[in-house]
Amino acid sequence: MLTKRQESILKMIVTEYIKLAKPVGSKLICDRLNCSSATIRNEMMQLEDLGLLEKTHTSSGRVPSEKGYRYYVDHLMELKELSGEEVYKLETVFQNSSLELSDVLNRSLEIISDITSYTSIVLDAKSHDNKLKEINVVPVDKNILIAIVVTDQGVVEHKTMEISGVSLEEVKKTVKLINDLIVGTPIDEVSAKLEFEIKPVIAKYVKQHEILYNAFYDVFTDISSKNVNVVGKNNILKHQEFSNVSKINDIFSKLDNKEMLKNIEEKNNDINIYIGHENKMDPDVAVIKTNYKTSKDEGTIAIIGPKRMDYDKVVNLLDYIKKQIEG
Amino acid sequence: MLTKRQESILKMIVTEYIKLAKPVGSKLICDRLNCSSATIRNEMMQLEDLGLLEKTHTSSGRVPSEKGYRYYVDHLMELKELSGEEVYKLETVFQNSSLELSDVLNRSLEIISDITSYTSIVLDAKSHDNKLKEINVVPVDKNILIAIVVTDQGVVEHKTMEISGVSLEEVKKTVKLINDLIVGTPIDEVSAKLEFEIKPVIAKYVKQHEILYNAFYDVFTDISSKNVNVVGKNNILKHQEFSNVSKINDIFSKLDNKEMLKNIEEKNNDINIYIGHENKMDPDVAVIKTNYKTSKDEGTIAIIGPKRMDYDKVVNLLDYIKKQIEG
DNA sequence: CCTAGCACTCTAATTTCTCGATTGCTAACT
DNA sequence: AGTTAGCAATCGAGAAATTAGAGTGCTAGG
Repeated sequence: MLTKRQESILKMIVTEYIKLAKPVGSKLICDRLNCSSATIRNEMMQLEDLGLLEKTHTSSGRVPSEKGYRYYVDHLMELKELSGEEVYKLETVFQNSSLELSDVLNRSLEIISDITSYTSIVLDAKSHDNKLKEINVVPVDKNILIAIVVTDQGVVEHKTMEISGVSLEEVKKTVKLINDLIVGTPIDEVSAKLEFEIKPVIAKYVKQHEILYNAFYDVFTDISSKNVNVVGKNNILKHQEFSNVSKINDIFSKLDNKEMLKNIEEKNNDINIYIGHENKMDPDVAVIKTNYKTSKDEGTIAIIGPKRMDYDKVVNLLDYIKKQIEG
Repeated sequence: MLTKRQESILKMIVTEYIKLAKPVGSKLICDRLNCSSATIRNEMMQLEDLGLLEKTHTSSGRVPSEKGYRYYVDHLMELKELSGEEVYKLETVFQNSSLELSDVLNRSLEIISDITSYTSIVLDAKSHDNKLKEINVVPVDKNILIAIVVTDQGVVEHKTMEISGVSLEEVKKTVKLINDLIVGTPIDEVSAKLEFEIKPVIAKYVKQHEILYNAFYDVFTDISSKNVNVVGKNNILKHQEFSNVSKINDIFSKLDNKEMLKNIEEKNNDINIYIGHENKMDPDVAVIKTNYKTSKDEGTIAIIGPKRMDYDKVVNLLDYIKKQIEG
């Protein structure tokens, strides 16, 4: 258990290091607390023994360890109000009623990336509530058809298919069949229904039913898949901890790996912080994530920055956004 | 006018510098030509006077100047066959008949970026031949409609619109009207037709015709706009000339500026090379571009790398791709 | 428990030194 | 006239030495 004084020393070191990116010495702290640098040094030694601080070399100032940051975010960080300017910038997005939720998220995280110089990820998982509204097939060339699927949340996906030997009549019949049987079905149940209810019936009517069936199957799969977007990737370049090109390459490659990013959801609804080795991204970064959920949609937003990240601000910003979109 | 020997010296310096990225000295060259280093030095001095070579400092080897590269690509470069492996990799893409052209382009440029470690841009301008095939409106919620537009080339775009006080009847009527009047119209003429033929008519039938009109107008604009894609951006990081973070940031920002990239088309159908200050990207890069044109589609592909770029190989690769897609 | 004082440590920046590559020039050679 | 050997001069890159300063740990005394 830390004493009050140890806590305030740790807090100062963390905030100061976040601000200036230079190891913090005892002198800077004894100026602010009312005691001598020797006293601070003794305390710092204890904090180092506890694994909360580190030195870069024998006679440098102290730097927070991963554990130190952890202690800071768990116990010492205090949530401040956002500045008027920040709120103002974000409000313009939330008050623009003509935007879809995914646009609102992307824009607001662009703003956050801008304000903070960190990188954001929006994982926009289409809601389970998405229900099939209508399917349509448009013939565009001799043997080429386009299957279009619309859901009641306004999601539209399409896929081109090539068929031959199937008359337009038959196709129309199939479309009508699907529309009659599965409109209103939640998207993630459509595949099963397609397989067990539609497929057997199509088989009777249409010769090349496999092609039609597969095309629609693909479209439904696309719709129920997640959508991931990385915002402000170049901000990585702004931080001195990432001045090494191979490190940058590493992180960029990971940010480009959409499949990996699709697994960032959280179990809980809090704002979760993963510092250094606690995340799978990179030992030198910190990731702050939270889920959001509205009646229509749900997903995850995450901010990625150096471990020496302005945790307070990012948590505040994410909290603000979460509250806004969850209403 | 350069002598034969001067040309072969220049050629050696360029190819050697492209290969090793180190200033080329007279010794390396006199080993290959049958003369002494002093002779080479005299020649190099003349090439320097002509502005074709440069020194990094008084007693370093020579490096090609921009003008030197230019002379090389204009007069000295010879086009070699692609290696079997390269052709094989690319063939798998071109022979996959189920891919749309834009996918073929993106995949083949991914392969090229992979082979060369350079970055590619695909500017996929939708063809003027794109004709309106069908429009459709799907109501998804009380006052929310989705407008869907399909062209005869299989392009599908959609837009959500919010209307109130317009009955579904009226909407259907409008859709039928548009379908009847402008199906078959080339996409880039649709907007005009919409304005002068449809709008006046809609105005009579439908109260809130502006909203409907605008939604469709937006969709048509989206369809006729160009699509730009950057492939292998991280390859920038692999070249020693871009080891400076602020330079990287600079180039990345430009590669992210889609609007700027949309203006990369060429006037002619050749493969065009822009070295250093000849391009608008960055004085340290070279850009190699060419247009492609098929019956259905046209656009531009470009490769971006350091000035010290393997011009031969890139030109060969672009040429190969161009020939493949133009059939 | 706190603090002043001091020797010690280590970095970062600056300077000096050396090595080797390469040049330009000159004078001699073919 | 073109080519070459020889040589002093130039410069960068890297190693080693130097210095200044910031910060530490420890000790002894308040």
